[in-house]
Amino acid sequence: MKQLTPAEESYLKVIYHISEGGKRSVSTNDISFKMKTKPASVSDMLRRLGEKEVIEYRKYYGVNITETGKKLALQTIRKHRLWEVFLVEKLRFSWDEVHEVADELEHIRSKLLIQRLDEYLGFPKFDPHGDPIPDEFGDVRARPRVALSDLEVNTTGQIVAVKDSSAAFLRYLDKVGAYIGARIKLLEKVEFDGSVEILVDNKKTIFMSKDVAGNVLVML
Amino acid sequence: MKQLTPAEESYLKVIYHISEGGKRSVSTNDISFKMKTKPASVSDMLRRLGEKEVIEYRKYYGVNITETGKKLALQTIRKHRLWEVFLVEKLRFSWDEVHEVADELEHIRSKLLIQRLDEYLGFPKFDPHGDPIPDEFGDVRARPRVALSDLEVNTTGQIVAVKDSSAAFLRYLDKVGAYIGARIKLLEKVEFDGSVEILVDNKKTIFMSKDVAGNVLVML
DNA sequence: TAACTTTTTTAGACAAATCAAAAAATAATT
DNA sequence: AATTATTTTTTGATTTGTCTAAAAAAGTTA
Repeated sequence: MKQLTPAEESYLKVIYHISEGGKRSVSTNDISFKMKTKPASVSDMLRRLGEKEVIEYRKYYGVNITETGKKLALQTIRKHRLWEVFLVEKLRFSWDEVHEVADELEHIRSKLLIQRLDEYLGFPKFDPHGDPIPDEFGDVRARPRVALSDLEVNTTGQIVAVKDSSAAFLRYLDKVGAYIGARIKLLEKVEFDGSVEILVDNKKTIFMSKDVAGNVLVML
Repeated sequence: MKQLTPAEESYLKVIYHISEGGKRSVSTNDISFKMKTKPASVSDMLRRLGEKEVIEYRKYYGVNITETGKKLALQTIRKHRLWEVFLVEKLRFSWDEVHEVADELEHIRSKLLIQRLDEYLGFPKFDPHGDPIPDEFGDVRARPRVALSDLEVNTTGQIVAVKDSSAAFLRYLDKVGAYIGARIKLLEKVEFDGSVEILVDNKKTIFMSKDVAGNVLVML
């Protein structure tokens, strides 16, 4: 099985993420949007990825990732998330500063490097956004999660991840004090606009729009 | 001033290293040898580097690095050596395992990353081979050095660097116990073949061929 | 100096990754 | 169903980095 180029790895990762997001078949436009490249470039790349048999590509009907492709994508995701842990825990990067750099670091090809990095970081199971880090075989220990907006009134939980991890969103969360790991309780849900009132760490009460709450994942 | 691509950075680094090695003008063949590419590819790259004004390129007469080029090369070298320190000190890599990986890591472009890495490593001044790490302005604090083979009998010194840092050479040094930082004393010099007998850390006596001793640098 | 050797460059090709513009296929709407 | 709109692919170009084979320049030697 041939190796993937860095660009191919990036595309495959994006395809994996989109297809995990519930949709069955991933469209060219979706990929183009996430990759910030033109649809024409995507078509070209899909042909190549199809030839390497990491995706199943039927023209005009989008793509499905193969088992091989999934394995490879998870390897890249593993590397990406380990580097994120490194950047945040060791180099004091903030949540929203890690993405770009990790996108570059994830393509460094050295098995030993990743093994040692993993060990050095104490075999972390989650990245700074709370997303799980696949093991070297691509297995993920997933925890059950629910969007904060779907929580019932008076239930408690712990913030474990965010869906939207854009810089602006992460900054906003940090500002209001809703960090990963925070124990929260849903105090009230406003029917009118779907916004919520939550208690953070039994100390602070904060309000969140439905939009924001929908992007915060909670473990019960 | 335009940015350099990773490949351009690598070529420039090699050109810098060769031109520091005493020679005035760097030849296409020298570069081709170090880069493991064909002379034709080198000619092509030299044209591009010339256009970006990081080297002065006169066809058929080799190249000289410009001041701008020197600055850029030193930045790459700084990154390379910082990563080497990281790999050896934090991830327990051995001397001879760091090169390839550092050659990839050195191209990651993030100023913050390098600043923080530097800080995290405690602002090291030398890499694991004893070579000095340029500061962020490209300044190097160089120490006076001499090849072990040029040392006078009965003088003492400290091993601070190696010229040849090939995997085989580094392994050999490690094996005989001549590590970077070792305090040594030259006990005897054999006129016949130029080999030397040295005392390491006042404990162990070892022999070295002229060839090996010529590649070990000592600070008096 | 003339002939030979070595080094370097040029010319032409190719793969990867991108784009813009045009064409084709699919989807939506009247 | 026919037309319109959207999505996707194709075509042709460009840049980067590499190669082989051929040509040109420089260096060496008889």
